[in-house]
Amino acid sequence: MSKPLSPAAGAGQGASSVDEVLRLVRARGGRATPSRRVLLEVLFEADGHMTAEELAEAVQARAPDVHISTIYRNVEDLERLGVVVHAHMGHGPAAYQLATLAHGHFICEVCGATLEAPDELFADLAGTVKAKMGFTIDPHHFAMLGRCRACEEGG
Amino acid sequence: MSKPLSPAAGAGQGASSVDEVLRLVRARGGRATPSRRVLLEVLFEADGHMTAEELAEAVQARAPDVHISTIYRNVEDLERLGVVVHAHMGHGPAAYQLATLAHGHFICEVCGATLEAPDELFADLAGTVKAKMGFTIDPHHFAMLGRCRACEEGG
DNA sequence: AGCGCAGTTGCGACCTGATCGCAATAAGGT
DNA sequence: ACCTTATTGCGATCAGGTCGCAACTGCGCT
Repeated sequence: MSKPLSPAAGAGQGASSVDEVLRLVRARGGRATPSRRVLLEVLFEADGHMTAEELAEAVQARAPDVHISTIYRNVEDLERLGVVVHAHMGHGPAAYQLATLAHGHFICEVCGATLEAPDELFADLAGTVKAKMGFTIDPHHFAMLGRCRACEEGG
Repeated sequence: MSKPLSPAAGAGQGASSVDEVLRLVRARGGRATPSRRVLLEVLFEADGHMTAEELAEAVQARAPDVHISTIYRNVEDLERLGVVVHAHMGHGPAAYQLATLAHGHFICEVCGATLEAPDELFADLAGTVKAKMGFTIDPHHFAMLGRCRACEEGG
Protein backbone atom coordinates (compact mmCIF):
# COMPACT_ATOMS: atom_id res chain seq x y z
CA MET A 1 0.00 0.00 0.00
CA SER A 2 2.87 2.32 0.66
CA LYS A 3 3.46 3.44 -2.89
CA PRO A 4 0.12 3.41 -4.71
CA LEU A 5 -1.72 5.82 -2.42
CA SER A 6 -2.36 9.11 -4.08
CA PRO A 7 0.09 11.46 -2.40
CA ALA A 8 -1.21 13.32 0.64
CA ALA A 9 -4.62 13.95 -0.81
CA GLY A 10 -5.76 15.03 2.64
CA ALA A 11 -8.67 12.64 2.68
CA GLY A 12 -9.90 10.89 5.76
CA GLN A 13 -9.33 13.36 8.58
CA GLY A 14 -12.87 12.81 9.68
CA ALA A 15 -12.69 9.04 9.86
CA SER A 16 -14.38 8.20 13.12
CA SER A 17 -14.25 4.45 13.54
CA VAL A 18 -12.00 1.53 12.83
CA ASP A 19 -14.27 0.22 10.12
CA GLU A 20 -14.56 3.57 8.47
CA VAL A 21 -10.79 3.88 8.27
CA LEU A 22 -10.49 0.36 6.95
CA ARG A 23 -13.01 1.22 4.27
CA LEU A 24 -10.89 4.21 3.35
CA VAL A 25 -7.80 2.04 3.26
CA ARG A 26 -9.44 -0.34 0.85
CA ALA A 27 -10.73 2.46 -1.30
CA ARG A 28 -7.11 3.45 -1.77
CA GLY A 29 -6.00 0.00 -2.79
CA GLY A 30 -4.88 -1.06 0.67
CA ARG A 31 -5.96 -4.14 2.58
CA ALA A 32 -7.72 -4.65 5.86
CA THR A 33 -5.23 -6.92 7.60
CA PRO A 34 -5.50 -8.03 11.21
CA SER A 35 -2.44 -6.03 12.26
CA ARG A 36 -3.91 -2.95 10.73
CA ARG A 37 -7.25 -3.49 12.41
CA VAL A 38 -5.77 -4.08 15.84
CA LEU A 39 -3.49 -1.06 15.52
CA LEU A 40 -6.50 1.07 14.68
CA GLU A 41 -8.43 -0.33 17.61
CA VAL A 42 -5.59 0.61 19.91
CA LEU A 43 -5.39 4.09 18.42
CA PHE A 44 -9.12 4.65 18.77
CA GLU A 45 -9.09 3.44 22.36
CA ALA A 46 -6.01 5.42 23.38
CA ASP A 47 -6.72 8.49 25.42
CA GLY A 48 -3.50 10.26 24.54
CA HIS A 49 -0.56 9.98 22.21
CA MET A 50 1.49 6.81 22.19
CA THR A 51 5.01 6.05 21.05
CA ALA A 52 5.66 3.34 18.48
CA GLU A 53 6.89 1.11 21.25
CA GLU A 54 3.76 1.63 23.32
CA LEU A 55 1.63 0.96 20.30
CA ALA A 56 3.55 -2.22 19.61
CA GLU A 57 3.09 -3.39 23.16
CA ALA A 58 -0.64 -2.71 23.10
CA VAL A 59 -1.08 -4.34 19.71
CA GLN A 60 0.96 -7.37 20.75
CA ALA A 61 -1.30 -7.88 23.73
CA ARG A 62 -3.95 -8.91 21.19
CA ALA A 63 -1.84 -10.07 18.26
CA PRO A 64 1.51 -11.22 19.66
CA ASP A 65 3.38 -11.65 16.40
CA VAL A 66 2.98 -8.13 15.07
CA HIS A 67 6.47 -6.79 14.60
CA ILE A 68 7.37 -3.25 15.50
CA SER A 69 8.44 -2.55 11.94
CA THR A 70 4.86 -3.33 10.94
CA ILE A 71 3.70 -0.73 13.44
CA TYR A 72 6.03 1.83 11.91
CA ARG A 73 4.90 1.00 8.40
CA ASN A 74 1.25 1.15 9.33
CA VAL A 75 1.32 4.44 11.18
CA GLU A 76 3.22 5.84 8.22
CA ASP A 77 0.52 4.64 5.84
CA LEU A 78 -2.25 5.91 8.10
CA GLU A 79 -0.48 9.23 8.29
CA ARG A 80 -0.46 9.44 4.52
CA LEU A 81 -4.20 8.86 4.64
CA GLY A 82 -4.62 11.71 7.06
CA VAL A 83 -5.98 9.46 9.79
CA VAL A 84 -2.99 9.60 12.11
CA VAL A 85 -0.41 12.25 12.93
CA HIS A 86 2.83 12.05 14.83
CA ALA A 87 4.48 14.69 16.96
CA HIS A 88 7.95 15.04 18.41
CA MET A 89 7.87 15.47 22.15
CA GLY A 90 11.23 16.92 22.93
CA HIS A 91 13.99 14.37 22.87
CA GLY A 92 12.97 10.75 22.72
CA PRO A 93 10.60 8.88 20.47
CA ALA A 94 7.80 10.36 18.37
CA ALA A 95 4.20 10.14 19.60
CA TYR A 96 1.30 9.04 17.43
CA GLN A 97 -2.40 9.70 17.71
CA LEU A 98 -5.56 10.13 15.67
CA ALA A 99 -5.43 13.24 13.52
CA THR A 100 -8.76 14.39 14.92
CA LEU A 101 -7.22 14.71 18.36
CA ALA A 102 -4.03 16.50 17.38
CA HIS A 103 -2.86 19.42 19.47
CA GLY A 104 0.37 21.18 20.40
CA HIS A 105 2.57 20.52 23.42
CA PHE A 106 4.70 22.35 25.92
CA ILE A 107 7.37 20.27 27.55
CA CYS A 108 9.31 21.23 30.63
CA GLU A 109 12.97 20.67 29.88
CA VAL A 110 13.70 20.33 33.58
CA CYS A 111 11.14 17.84 34.86
CA GLY A 112 9.81 16.51 31.59
CA ALA A 113 6.18 17.42 32.29
CA THR A 114 4.13 17.73 29.11
CA LEU A 115 1.27 20.21 28.87
CA GLU A 116 -1.30 20.16 26.12
CA ALA A 117 -1.61 23.37 24.19
CA PRO A 118 -5.03 24.58 23.04
CA ASP A 119 -4.89 25.62 19.40
CA GLU A 120 -6.15 29.16 20.16
CA LEU A 121 -2.82 29.92 21.75
CA PHE A 122 -1.12 29.67 18.40
CA ALA A 123 -3.67 31.58 16.35
CA ASP A 124 -1.98 34.96 16.68
CA LEU A 125 1.49 33.63 16.06
CA ALA A 126 0.28 31.69 13.05
CA GLY A 127 -1.39 34.78 11.64
CA THR A 128 1.61 37.02 12.17
CA VAL A 129 4.07 34.55 10.74
CA LYS A 130 1.86 33.97 7.75
CA ALA A 131 1.57 37.69 7.14
CA LYS A 132 5.18 38.66 7.76
CA MET A 133 7.01 35.66 6.42
CA GLY A 134 4.54 33.81 4.25
CA PHE A 135 5.08 30.75 6.37
CA THR A 136 2.24 28.47 7.48
CA ILE A 137 2.92 27.04 10.93
CA ASP A 138 1.94 23.55 11.96
CA PRO A 139 1.90 24.01 15.74
CA HIS A 140 1.33 20.32 16.41
CA HIS A 141 4.32 18.65 14.90
CA PHE A 142 7.04 19.79 17.26
CA ALA A 143 6.55 20.42 20.93
CA MET A 144 7.76 23.72 22.35
CA LEU A 145 10.26 23.43 25.15
CA GLY A 146 10.59 25.61 28.21
CA ARG A 147 10.03 25.43 31.94
CA CYS A 148 6.85 24.67 33.82
CA ARG A 149 5.81 26.90 36.68
CA ALA A 150 7.23 24.69 39.41
CA CYS A 151 10.63 24.32 37.77
CA GLU A 152 10.81 28.00 36.82
CA GLU A 153 10.10 29.09 40.39
CA GLY A 154 11.96 26.32 42.12
CA GLY A 155 15.09 26.37 39.98
CA MET B 1 35.52 19.17 33.11
CA SER B 2 32.20 17.49 32.57
CA LYS B 3 31.31 16.80 36.17
CA PRO B 4 32.91 19.49 38.33
CA LEU B 5 31.25 22.47 36.71
CA SER B 6 28.70 24.09 38.93
CA PRO B 7 25.39 23.09 37.40
CA ALA B 8 23.92 25.53 34.90
CA ALA B 9 24.90 28.63 36.80
CA GLY B 10 23.99 30.68 33.74
CA ALA B 11 27.34 32.37 33.63
CA GLY B 12 29.12 33.30 30.46
CA GLN B 13 26.38 34.22 28.01
CA GLY B 14 28.20 37.39 27.19
CA ALA B 15 31.53 35.77 26.40
CA SER B 16 32.64 37.49 23.24
CA SER B 17 35.94 35.97 22.23
CA VAL B 18 37.71 32.66 22.22
CA ASP B 19 40.12 33.75 24.91
CA GLU B 20 37.37 35.06 27.09
CA VAL B 21 35.56 31.75 26.94
CA LEU B 22 38.76 29.89 27.64
CA ARG B 23 39.31 32.07 30.68
CA LEU B 24 35.83 31.19 31.85
CA VAL B 25 36.52 27.53 31.26
CA ARG B 26 39.62 27.68 33.41
CA ALA B 27 37.85 29.61 36.13
CA ARG B 28 35.52 26.63 36.37
CA GLY B 29 38.28 24.09 36.67
CA GLY B 30 38.40 23.21 33.00
CA ARG B 31 41.43 23.28 30.73
CA ALA B 32 42.26 25.20 27.61
CA THR B 33 43.08 22.35 25.27
CA PRO B 34 43.86 22.74 21.58
CA SER B 35 40.65 20.93 20.55
CA ARG B 36 38.64 23.24 22.70
CA ARG B 37 40.33 26.31 21.32
CA VAL B 38 39.90 25.28 17.71
CA LEU B 39 36.27 24.36 18.28
CA LEU B 40 35.66 27.78 19.75
CA GLU B 41 37.43 29.46 16.86
CA VAL B 42 35.16 27.62 14.46
CA LEU B 43 32.09 28.58 16.45
CA PHE B 44 33.08 32.23 16.58
CA GLU B 45 33.80 32.30 12.86
CA ALA B 46 30.63 30.45 11.86
CA ASP B 47 27.94 32.63 10.38
CA GLY B 48 25.11 30.28 11.22
CA HIS B 49 24.37 27.14 13.16
CA MET B 50 26.40 24.02 12.48
CA THR B 51 25.77 20.36 13.12
CA ALA B 52 28.21 18.31 15.14
CA GLU B 53 29.43 16.75 11.94
CA GLU B 54 30.01 20.11 10.30
CA LEU B 55 31.84 21.31 13.38
CA ALA B 56 33.98 18.19 13.35
CA GLU B 57 34.85 18.72 9.70
CA ALA B 58 35.78 22.34 10.26
CA VAL B 59 37.80 21.55 13.36
CA GLN B 60 39.57 18.69 11.66
CA ALA B 61 40.67 21.00 8.87
CA ARG B 62 42.95 22.58 11.47
CA ALA B 63 43.44 19.77 13.95
CA PRO B 64 42.95 16.51 12.05
CA ASP B 65 42.91 14.14 14.99
CA VAL B 66 40.03 15.66 16.89
CA HIS B 67 37.42 12.95 17.22
CA ILE B 68 33.74 13.67 16.81
CA SER B 69 33.07 12.43 20.30
CA THR B 70 35.35 15.20 21.53
CA ILE B 71 33.21 17.67 19.62
CA TYR B 72 30.10 16.33 21.30
CA ARG B 73 31.68 16.46 24.73
CA ASN B 74 32.96 19.96 24.21
CA VAL B 75 29.76 21.49 22.92
CA GLU B 76 28.01 19.85 25.86
CA ASP B 77 30.45 21.46 28.28
CA LEU B 78 30.21 24.81 26.55
CA GLU B 79 26.47 24.56 26.69
CA ARG B 80 26.65 24.03 30.44
CA LEU B 81 28.72 27.19 30.62
CA GLY B 82 26.06 29.09 28.74
CA VAL B 83 28.37 29.86 25.84
CA VAL B 84 26.75 27.58 23.28
CA VAL B 85 23.20 26.43 22.63
CA HIS B 86 21.87 23.74 20.40
CA ALA B 87 18.57 23.63 18.55
CA HIS B 88 16.67 20.85 16.82
CA MET B 89 15.95 21.66 13.22
CA GLY B 90 13.17 19.31 12.32
CA HIS B 91 14.36 15.80 11.71
CA GLY B 92 18.08 15.27 11.41
CA PRO B 93 20.97 16.33 13.58
CA ALA B 94 20.99 19.12 16.16
CA ALA B 95 22.54 22.47 15.29
CA TYR B 96 24.96 24.34 17.54
CA GLN B 97 25.86 27.98 17.75
CA LEU B 98 26.98 30.69 20.14
CA ALA B 99 24.33 31.46 22.72
CA THR B 100 24.52 35.15 21.88
CA LEU B 101 23.26 34.42 18.37
CA ALA B 102 20.40 32.10 19.28
CA HIS B 103 17.07 32.51 17.53
CA GLY B 104 14.05 30.45 16.55
CA HIS B 105 13.45 28.65 13.26
CA PHE B 106 10.67 27.82 10.87
CA ILE B 107 11.28 24.82 8.69
CA CYS B 108 9.32 23.89 5.61
CA GLU B 109 8.37 20.25 5.91
CA VAL B 110 8.02 19.99 2.15
CA CYS B 111 11.21 21.52 0.76
CA GLY B 112 13.27 21.71 3.93
CA ALA B 113 13.89 25.45 3.72
CA THR B 114 14.76 26.96 7.07
CA LEU B 115 13.74 30.50 7.96
CA GLU B 116 15.13 32.39 10.92
CA ALA B 117 12.53 33.68 13.33
CA PRO B 118 12.97 37.08 14.97
CA ASP B 119 12.30 36.83 18.69
CA GLU B 120 9.57 39.49 18.60
CA LEU B 121 7.34 37.02 16.81
CA PHE B 122 7.18 34.87 19.92
CA ALA B 123 6.71 37.64 22.46
CA ASP B 124 2.91 37.52 22.49
CA LEU B 125 2.73 33.75 22.56
CA ALA B 126 5.28 33.62 25.36
CA GLY B 127 3.32 36.16 27.36
CA THR B 128 -0.01 34.41 26.88
CA VAL B 129 1.34 30.98 27.67
CA LYS B 130 3.08 32.33 30.75
CA ALA B 131 -0.12 33.98 31.93
CA LYS B 132 -2.55 31.19 31.12
CA MET B 133 -0.47 28.13 31.82
CA GLY B 134 2.44 29.32 33.91
CA PHE B 135 4.79 27.92 31.32
CA THR B 136 7.92 29.74 30.17
CA ILE B 137 8.61 29.07 26.51
CA ASP B 138 12.07 28.71 25.06
CA PRO B 139 11.30 29.47 21.42
CA HIS B 140 14.81 28.64 20.25
CA HIS B 141 15.25 25.04 21.18
CA PHE B 142 12.86 23.37 18.77
CA ALA B 143 12.13 24.63 15.30
CA MET B 144 8.51 25.06 14.28
CA LEU B 145 7.47 23.08 11.24
CA GLY B 146 5.07 24.11 8.54
CA ARG B 147 5.09 25.09 4.88
CA CYS B 148 6.91 27.95 3.24
CA ARG B 149 5.05 30.21 0.85
CA ALA B 150 6.18 28.44 -2.30
CA CYS B 151 5.27 24.98 -1.07
CA GLU B 152 1.97 26.14 0.40
CA GLU B 153 0.93 27.71 -2.86
CA GLY B 154 2.48 25.19 -5.16
CA GLY B 155 1.35 22.08 -3.33
C1' DA C 1 -15.08 -21.79 -4.90
C1' DG C 2 -10.82 -20.92 -6.50
C1' DC C 3 -6.89 -18.32 -8.66
C1' DG C 4 -3.52 -15.15 -8.75
C1' DC C 5 -1.71 -10.54 -8.43
C1' DA C 6 0.03 -7.28 -5.61
C1' DG C 7 -0.19 -5.39 -0.91
C1' DT C 8 1.62 -6.84 3.66
C1' DT C 9 4.18 -9.10 7.03
C1' DG C 10 8.06 -10.89 10.14
C1' DC C 11 12.65 -10.87 10.47
C1' DG C 12 17.09 -9.32 10.76
C1' DA C 13 20.39 -6.20 8.87
C1' DC C 14 21.35 -1.69 8.65
C1' DC C 15 21.43 3.57 9.26
C1' DT C 16 22.04 7.97 11.71
C1' DG C 17 22.81 10.69 15.61
C1' DA C 18 24.63 10.56 19.83
C1' DT C 19 26.75 8.63 24.26
C1' DC C 20 30.05 5.96 26.99
C1' DG C 21 34.02 3.12 29.02
C1' DC C 22 38.67 2.96 29.00
C1' DA C 23 43.48 3.47 28.89
C1' DA C 24 46.70 6.96 27.38
C1' DT C 25 47.82 11.82 27.38
C1' DA C 26 48.58 16.51 28.84
C1' DA C 27 47.15 21.17 31.43
C1' DG C 28 48.49 23.92 34.73
C1' DG C 29 48.54 24.96 39.92
C1' DT C 30 52.06 24.40 43.23
C1' DA D 1 59.67 19.66 37.41
C1' DC D 2 55.73 17.10 39.35
C1' DC D 3 51.52 15.22 40.15
C1' DT D 4 46.69 15.50 40.16
C1' DT D 5 42.95 15.26 37.41
C1' DA D 6 40.68 16.96 33.14
C1' DT D 7 40.59 15.61 28.54
C1' DT D 8 41.28 12.90 24.52
C1' DG D 9 40.98 9.20 20.73
C1' DC D 10 39.03 5.10 19.89
C1' DG D 11 35.78 1.68 19.36
C1' DA D 12 31.71 -0.26 21.32
C1' DT D 13 27.20 0.70 22.24
C1' DC D 14 22.70 2.84 22.42
C1' DA D 15 18.10 4.59 20.70
C1' DG D 16 14.94 5.36 17.28
C1' DG D 17 13.79 4.24 13.03
C1' DT D 18 14.14 2.32 8.07
C1' DC D 19 14.82 -1.24 4.59
C1' DG D 20 15.45 -5.58 1.67
C1' DC D 21 13.61 -9.82 1.13
C1' DA D 22 11.16 -14.07 0.91
C1' DA D 23 6.91 -15.89 2.67
C1' DC D 24 2.16 -15.05 3.20
C1' DT D 25 -2.57 -13.43 2.42
C1' DG D 26 -6.54 -10.11 1.12
C1' DC D 27 -9.76 -9.75 -2.01
C1' DG D 28 -11.14 -8.68 -6.92
C1' DC D 29 -12.11 -11.46 -10.69
C1' DT D 30 -13.90 -15.16 -12.76
